[in-house]
Amino acid sequence: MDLINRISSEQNQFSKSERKVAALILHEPEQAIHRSIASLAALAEVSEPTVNRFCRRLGCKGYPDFKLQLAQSLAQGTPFVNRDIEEDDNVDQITQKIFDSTLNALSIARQSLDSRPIAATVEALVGARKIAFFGFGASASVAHDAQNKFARFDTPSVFSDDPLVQRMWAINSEPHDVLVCISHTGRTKALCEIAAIAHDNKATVIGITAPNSPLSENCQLTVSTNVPEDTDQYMPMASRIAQLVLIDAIIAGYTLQRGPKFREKLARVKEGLKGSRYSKQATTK
Amino acid sequence: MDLINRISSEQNQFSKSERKVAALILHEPEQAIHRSIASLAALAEVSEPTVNRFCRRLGCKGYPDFKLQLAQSLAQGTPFVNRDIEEDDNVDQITQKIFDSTLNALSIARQSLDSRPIAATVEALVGARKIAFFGFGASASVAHDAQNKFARFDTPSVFSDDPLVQRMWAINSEPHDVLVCISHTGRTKALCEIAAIAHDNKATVIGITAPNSPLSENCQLTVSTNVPEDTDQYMPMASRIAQLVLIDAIIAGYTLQRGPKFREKLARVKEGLKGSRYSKQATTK
DNA sequence: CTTGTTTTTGTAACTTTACTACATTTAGAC
DNA sequence: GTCTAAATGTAGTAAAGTTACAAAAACAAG
Repeated sequence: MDLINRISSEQNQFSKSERKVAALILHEPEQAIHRSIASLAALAEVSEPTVNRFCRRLGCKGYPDFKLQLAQSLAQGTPFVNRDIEEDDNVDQITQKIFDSTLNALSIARQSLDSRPIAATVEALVGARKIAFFGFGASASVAHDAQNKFARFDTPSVFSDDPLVQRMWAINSEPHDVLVCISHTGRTKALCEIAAIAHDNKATVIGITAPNSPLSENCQLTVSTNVPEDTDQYMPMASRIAQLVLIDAIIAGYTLQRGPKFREKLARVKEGLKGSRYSKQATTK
Repeated sequence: MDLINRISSEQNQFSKSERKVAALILHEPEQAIHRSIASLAALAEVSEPTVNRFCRRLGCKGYPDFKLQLAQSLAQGTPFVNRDIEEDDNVDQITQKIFDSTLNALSIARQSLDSRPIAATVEALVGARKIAFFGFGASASVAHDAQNKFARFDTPSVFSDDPLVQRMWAINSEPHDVLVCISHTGRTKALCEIAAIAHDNKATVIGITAPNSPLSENCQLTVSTNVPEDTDQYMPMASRIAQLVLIDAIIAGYTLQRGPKFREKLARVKEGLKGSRYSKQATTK
């Protein structure tokens, strides 16, 4: 991964002073490469060794090496740079930055994907008798989306963000039932409980969540998206986008695995949806 | 023209010693950027000021600046490719292709965004008394997600994918109420009806949908994502991702517009959510 | 082929820049 | 509150780059 994106993605690993340096560099990277360590330190209101340590933490040999790598990372004509939103940004800038950081996060997620659990998930879903997608908060809409896709298929599927409904489903689950639990952190208590119940019933519990999290402990399979820390400090953004794309990939795999006859069915479903829409010609004004 | 090409093309303008330096750099440019001026001079069997003069002749401020420019001239990017999924692709290939095509679609969407309706949407939302997010099918989960974000805010908001609930809300809507209608095609009959009702009641109807569609006719504001044809022929994929990111941008704009005090509130909401999660064990800060 | 002039190159002092060792402060754990 | 560990800063040192100037080389004219 290139340096400038690493700076923004590893921001949480930095100390307070180092974060000041990171913010400054992300704000005006073109300017930073022409500064000396002393002037950069002064501007960031930290000491010179702090800047030096910051460079080392990023794997550079020292400050000059850091500048070199930063310059390369800038020259790369990076299609998208991951920079923080500033207080005085206008709407256009904000929009571009949000798109950029999402693109960046997705690109990183793509590179760090492990296809084995994805393949195993596809297998499990193809063999499933019924499928449930559960999640809370932002992950609820991800689960909602996943179920919406599976509604096109012939395997019964449900979505719920209601703990009681989820619990009932988990209690009634059996082997060959699949439960897909979605949670970015993997630490949502309620969801862990549900997963544990389904697991006890020998259902296949799949977690789209963080590895080594309490939730993943209760999952037979864990699929993770290695997304850098979200841009926005208040709510999940890029992480859930990565989850959605991951689910798209799983669905694409599922569709292919089911074979050509299955895809014929899908075409019929699509055709059937037309009745709910205005046709193209009639309404064009 | 970039530096390294200039060095080779202007060789005849250099003096004898300078040519030695040029030859060395053209031979192994990657190595040169990691050398000090002294070591480079020794290697080229010239003096240090000669190297310095050489840099100046190329329009650089000095040797460090020269290294920086050389580094940039060496760097190059790697774009992602948009390829269709083949019948015999394995899961890994499918996953990569889905991610690639989503990245591609997002990147195109970013470039073709018009910030004016986005800014107007932010304005409308900031001034809203209550907000509704409606959509059907795949767009329902997008609406769901949007409402989930707004649940953190102090303006009352609802999500629904139930036509009756939507109709009731629309009938009761008033000026300063905002209705956000989400539909990729903009041709979903049920949603158009709802939009028309709310529009008649002088509510602000915002469409996240296709321009010049039946739905956009009933909207005061239309925000569009110009997404290329979806990869998958059976269900929306990239289009709804673009919608979600667009909504993220709107929310980021909204959050900023509301000012610092508002963001303090958000921090408190986030803090309050911790109770629903298992705490992190002592790993890294 | 000299001698004066210009250009090129190198030497050495100087300035700036970056790094290291250590002291101080701050934050966290008990 | 006290102890411990981490983070940050201070000051000194080493290294790198630049400048001024002198020596050498190249060139031209007598």
